[in-house]
Amino acid sequence: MAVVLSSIQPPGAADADGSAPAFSPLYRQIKARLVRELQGGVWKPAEAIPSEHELAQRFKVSQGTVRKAVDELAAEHLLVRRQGKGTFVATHAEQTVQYRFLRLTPDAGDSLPMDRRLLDCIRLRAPSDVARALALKAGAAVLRVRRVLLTQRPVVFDEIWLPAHLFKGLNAERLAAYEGPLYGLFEAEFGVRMVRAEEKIRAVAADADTAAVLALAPQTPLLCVERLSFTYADSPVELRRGLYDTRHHHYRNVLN
Amino acid sequence: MAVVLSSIQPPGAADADGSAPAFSPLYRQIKARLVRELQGGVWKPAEAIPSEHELAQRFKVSQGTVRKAVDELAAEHLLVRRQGKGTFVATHAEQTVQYRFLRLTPDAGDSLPMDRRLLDCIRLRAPSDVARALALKAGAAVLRVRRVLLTQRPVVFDEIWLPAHLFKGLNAERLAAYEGPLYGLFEAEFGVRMVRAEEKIRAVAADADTAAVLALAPQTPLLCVERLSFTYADSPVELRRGLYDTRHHHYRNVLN
DNA sequence: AAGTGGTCTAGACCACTCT
DNA sequence: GAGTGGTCTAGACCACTTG
Repeated sequence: MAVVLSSIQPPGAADADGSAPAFSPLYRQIKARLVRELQGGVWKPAEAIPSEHELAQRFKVSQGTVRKAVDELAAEHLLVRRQGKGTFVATHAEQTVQYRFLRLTPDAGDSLPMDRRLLDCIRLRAPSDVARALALKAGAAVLRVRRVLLTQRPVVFDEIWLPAHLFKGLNAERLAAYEGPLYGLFEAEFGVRMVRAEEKIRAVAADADTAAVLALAPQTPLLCVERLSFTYADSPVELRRGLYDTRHHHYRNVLN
Repeated sequence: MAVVLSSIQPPGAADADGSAPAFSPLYRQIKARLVRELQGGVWKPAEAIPSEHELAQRFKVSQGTVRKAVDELAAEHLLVRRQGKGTFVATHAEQTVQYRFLRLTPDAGDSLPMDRRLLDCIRLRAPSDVARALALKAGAAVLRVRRVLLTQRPVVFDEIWLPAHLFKGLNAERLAAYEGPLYGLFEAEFGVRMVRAEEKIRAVAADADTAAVLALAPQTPLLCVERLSFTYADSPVELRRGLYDTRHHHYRNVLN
């Protein structure tokens, strides 16, 4: 299809209004273009994208320039390179790393294959804080999923808020039927791929309901992890509040 | 000084024992070499390292190969590039980003210029858990620093463990005298640069002592953040246990 | 104007996977 | 052997900083 980048900015081009020129190198324009195609679903999760050689021809640039664009996308985990095989669209459904976003680890022993227990999935009007976080109109329809993650004893109580219009038809039945991580279901069934997330972490005391669900004494200190997940265009698509029992687990983080 | 990489591995070289060949590209060998020089203190924090052009000549490789090595070191925050000026050894003492490793943020308002109050700094034999974390012999001499960080009210109670042999002469007086982040002092006065850290986070209830220090009710849920910091060769050089009051602050994290 | 990092090219060759 | 990503080169030119 021999596409030419129609909007290439000549290196020295000034802005219309004379403000910061915002020089954007070629490889970034190509990167943006690739992101747009990913966003548009041109290549589905786990599929291979065209080879660097072919992309270079399409975009009429050298392979090195394509390479640099793909390098950045791989660093951001939007793409995965596999030498000798190709470059693939990243996916949460992959068996290798389950729960890429869950940073909970047992204090002793190996990392956890946790079981899930679905509590409920209902449709609601968004509370104001949820609407704000998800950039929805006040009172917009949302789905609220509640569930427990457990090893032998319950460890995590999750409350998940999703914009209803993006997840039409999601219900308790389909949730219960699906094996594997939730984010795998989201990308396979609804074409919503989680790309990035921000978490806010606090310590709270367990209220009566939470204590019952997690089978522990009221007032037990819990980790409260509020996660806002984003898809391609930095648009928020999931708000999740998790309460973690950290008596035998901890949240692990790496600082660079 | 026209150094040649004496230990260059020819691309196809097999291991002596025939095990995994562990092919290491040129740019990684150069990267390792640069790390060694950083570790050895050839270039001090905030100093410029030689230009890419010069490094390329020294190592007898092309500039692009040096570039790739430096790229990775910049991504790991060991070096900082500044276009038109040069490449510099990263430092914690820089005014721009105070507290690079502190992820605590106020729930509302801008990020925090926090005051410090030193509680004490004493020399002890390492408790077994501390010795283990810092890879010291049981009972080795360590320094324990305790302090409080506060905005208006106290927010963080830190307990910091350091191997005494690396921080000879550190005492309450010098700690009190130093302005700026602790890690700045460590690199300026003791040549110990924190490069990377791992944190384990839990929720705990405030004990009586902690409650007194942080001026809150006993049993208040607190974030317990245990940080192990590493210097260049992945050797642990600081263990820090922080108790965070998260009633008006939160620990923020980004997942990619 | 000189020096630095940043981009881009064209081409060679290597390492890995699959057929 | 063919196709893919990965490394390396030599050189040109651009963007930014400083004298």
